[in-house]
Amino acid sequence: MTPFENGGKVTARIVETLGRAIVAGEYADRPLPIEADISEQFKASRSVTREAIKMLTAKGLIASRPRLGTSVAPERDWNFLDPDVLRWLLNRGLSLDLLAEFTAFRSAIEPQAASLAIRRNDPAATARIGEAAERMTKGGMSQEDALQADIDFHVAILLASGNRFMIQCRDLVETALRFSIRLTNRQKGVATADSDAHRAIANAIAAGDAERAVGASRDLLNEAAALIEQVRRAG
Amino acid sequence: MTPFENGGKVTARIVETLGRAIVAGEYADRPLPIEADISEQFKASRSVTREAIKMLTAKGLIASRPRLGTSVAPERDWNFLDPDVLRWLLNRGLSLDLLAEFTAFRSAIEPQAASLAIRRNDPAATARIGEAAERMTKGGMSQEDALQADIDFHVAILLASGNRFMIQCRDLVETALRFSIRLTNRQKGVATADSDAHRAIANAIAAGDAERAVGASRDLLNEAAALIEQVRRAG
DNA sequence: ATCACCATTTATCATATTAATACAGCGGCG
DNA sequence: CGCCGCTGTATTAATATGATAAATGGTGAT
Repeated sequence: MTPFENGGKVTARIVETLGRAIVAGEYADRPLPIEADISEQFKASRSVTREAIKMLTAKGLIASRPRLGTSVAPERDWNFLDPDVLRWLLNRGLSLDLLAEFTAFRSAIEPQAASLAIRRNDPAATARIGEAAERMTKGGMSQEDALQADIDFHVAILLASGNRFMIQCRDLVETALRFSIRLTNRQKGVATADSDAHRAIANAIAAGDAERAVGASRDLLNEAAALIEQVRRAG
Repeated sequence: MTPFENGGKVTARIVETLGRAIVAGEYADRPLPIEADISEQFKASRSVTREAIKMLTAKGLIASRPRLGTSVAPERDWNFLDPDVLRWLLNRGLSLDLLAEFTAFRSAIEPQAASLAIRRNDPAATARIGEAAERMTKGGMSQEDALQADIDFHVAILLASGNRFMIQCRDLVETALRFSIRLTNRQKGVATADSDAHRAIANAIAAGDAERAVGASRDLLNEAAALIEQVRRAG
């Protein structure tokens, strides 16, 4: 449990429902209902509705003006890198396109993070990368545990970079990986090759070999991109 | 002007003021005032105060619980990649550390974006990159115009990538560059070297030479990082 | 030590008033 | 006649106010 739970129950529900609907394009060509109607729809008071709307506004999804009502903002204003927004985005249909784009984004981030991690040379952080890789290699784990180890591995690299912007991508990577596993976990034989690739990255970082770490990281992500492409073609 | 202006006047003011203060660490070790006191401080009703608080919550800066009041969330929960949050972060003191970190982040993104732009090969987008580079080279511009051309150049690369996550970094890059210029615009002689470097990137992209584009982009950012480091040492 | 109660603070509700502004209608003027 | 600017009005978000509910840490009785 996190020490703090955010947003009341009702407000959170409205944010979640409206956020999903907006991202799914349900209001792409028409304004949202007026505050009074939203309130009625959710059986909530206008205050709560407004607070939910303000949260969505803060995430760049919508904008309101008196007399015009509330409507979705142009997609370029959305906070794609907000964890909630990303989650809604990935859940709209099975958006392979978006997952592919995010993988390309990770292809930029992770190798650089690995490189920075080596320059920083924090033994504890490096150890955590190796530990997660170890955990992936070990057999006899539940699928859930394996996924968690995978996530921990990638997050550990971001953390080791010491760069707050990269660390910020933690939630995004977690969300994307958790989503991505549904596509790739059926591909047999992939698992072992994958854990080898992870270990190669961990070894390179432990050895302080930046060039090799960057290469290995890039390879892993190219592999992931190829897998997504394969699934996409399969339909 | 943007077609939609967000957030009412009073709410926006509270968000801005509180956001700045929170990010500046003013409430790092103590809880925020309770809603009633904040309302009084800003001469606003509790409704707007709560709406402002909800917006800050949506940006990950704070969390509220009955009986405990509202307090700042651990820094790892902040949405560093939210344009507002980044702006507040850069404005707290002259945070050279953070600017350096963001430059490292850009070092990951921009070369990859350039590479993707080449793969996508959108002539119009490529042309816009070249046009901005051209604009930087041309002499006799106000400092403001030169800065705008610089921003346009980097944004054009992100846009040309076609990757929505990279495009999302548009506002971040703009904010950081606008901030960064204050540090570097005194360094004479830098301007022309800089515009040459920009043109080199534009040429490489126009020529479809990914390797050269990546290298040139990386060089430019290393140069920027070195400048920041230099300023940092100068104090 | 346990449990019932209390105080505090956010969460929610309900209603009223104010401010911003698109739009239609009117009147003037070429 | 047709265009332009003004003005009034209706709509909707923005703000205000005050009341009640729910959550929960703390306190004191047993």
